[in-house]
Amino acid sequence: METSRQTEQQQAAERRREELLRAADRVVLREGPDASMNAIAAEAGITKPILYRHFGDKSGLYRALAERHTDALVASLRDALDTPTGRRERVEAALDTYLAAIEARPQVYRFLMHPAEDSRAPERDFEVGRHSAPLLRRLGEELAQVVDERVDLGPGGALLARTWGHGIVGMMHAAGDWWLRERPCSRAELVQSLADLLWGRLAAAADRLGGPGL
Amino acid sequence: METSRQTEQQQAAERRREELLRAADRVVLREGPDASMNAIAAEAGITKPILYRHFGDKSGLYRALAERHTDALVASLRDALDTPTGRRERVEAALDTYLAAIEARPQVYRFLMHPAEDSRAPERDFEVGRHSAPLLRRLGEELAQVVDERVDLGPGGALLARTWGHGIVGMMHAAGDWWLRERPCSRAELVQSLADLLWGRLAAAADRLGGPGL
DNA sequence: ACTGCGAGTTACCGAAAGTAACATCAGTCG
DNA sequence: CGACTGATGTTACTTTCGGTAACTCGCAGT
Repeated sequence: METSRQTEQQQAAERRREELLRAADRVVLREGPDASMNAIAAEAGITKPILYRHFGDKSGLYRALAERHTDALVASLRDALDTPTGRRERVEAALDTYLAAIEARPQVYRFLMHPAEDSRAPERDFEVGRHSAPLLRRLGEELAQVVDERVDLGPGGALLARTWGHGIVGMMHAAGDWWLRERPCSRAELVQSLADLLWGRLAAAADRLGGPGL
Repeated sequence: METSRQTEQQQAAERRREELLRAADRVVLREGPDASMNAIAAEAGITKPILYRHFGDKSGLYRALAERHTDALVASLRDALDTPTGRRERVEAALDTYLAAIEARPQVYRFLMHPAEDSRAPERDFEVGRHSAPLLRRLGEELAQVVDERVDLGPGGALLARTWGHGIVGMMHAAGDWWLRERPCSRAELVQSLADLLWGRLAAAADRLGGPGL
């Protein structure tokens, strides 16, 4: 019975891989995204070449690691966007979900934002533009899809939805990053402020007296 | 006359520093943000230790380099925001200025977004949060200041302005990054889409038929 | 001529990614 | 039983790069 043995081995490799990822997770949580391959291997109780056999190179490992966390975050964001309430409430719920996640585990969040993909891709025409974190791209695309599914934006709506998806995610990211560093207000207040921005309060506000407004 | 000699030498050092920065600029433009110190030194016609004498370490050099470009970008953004027209026109002008800049010199832009500041700060409590590019922080603060100066946001307006400053810059950044990678539309169209987002068009849009809207 | 100082060099260290070559132990087939 | 295969693991190496120590050289000022 060779096929069953083959699958057995594949399953074993899969489990091993999971275990290695969990070890890597621990190290990244403890030492930050600049953890060395040696450190990760040591945490897993093995040595470097095995990591390389499983993940190819450091980007491979990090990609696999990021995928797990990203999937989890995307899932909770989808939940937030799926609650049957008004649009504003859902946007607020999504913002709050994201912010709660980065607040709860800032190291993971920082790791996910790391480009960290020097990716062996020498054919790239000087890799213009490809530098934003995979997490941001993924979230942007996900949000774009949700917007396009549920909001009627007329002709050209699909493109508009994608633009907004990436834009809103970027807004959330940058504001969240700033908020996490300076903690200038509560999470709820930040959520309100950002939702207000998306709801056009900047456009509606009055100019300051004494000069032309922004 | 010892003081004059001292200033002469300081001026000479300053010029040297400028020249080194220009060389570094060329290398970064040619090889991307991962250029080695050796390469930069070679381009400047000298060797590594001199770079270290002038800039301390790699982060120091990169910080100095980033400052130049950031200053330039901030200046043109301020110009765009200072044209005496309506608020929407100014926002569009600022967006277009930023996008034109990253379109014209994507390598520089990519370099500026690089965290690249391992900064000798071991006292940090695990450097939570401090990971966004200095350029983004700076732009966020600048925009916050402009908004707070010119728009009347009522009580708590200063905090709101800062939140929005960082949020809008993040939106611009993420959308610009995506646009640069995929080029899904013209620059003008992107500007319009983003301005529409800021003007509350998401909030105003109708739900899609057949289900609850976002 | 002597001294001190700043610019510059060579030659090195240490850390980290990635790899080659070897060792070991399982089960498979003659 | 004994050789073959393949996965798992190791040690020890190479390369690259940031950073530094120690030395040299030229030049102003006394």
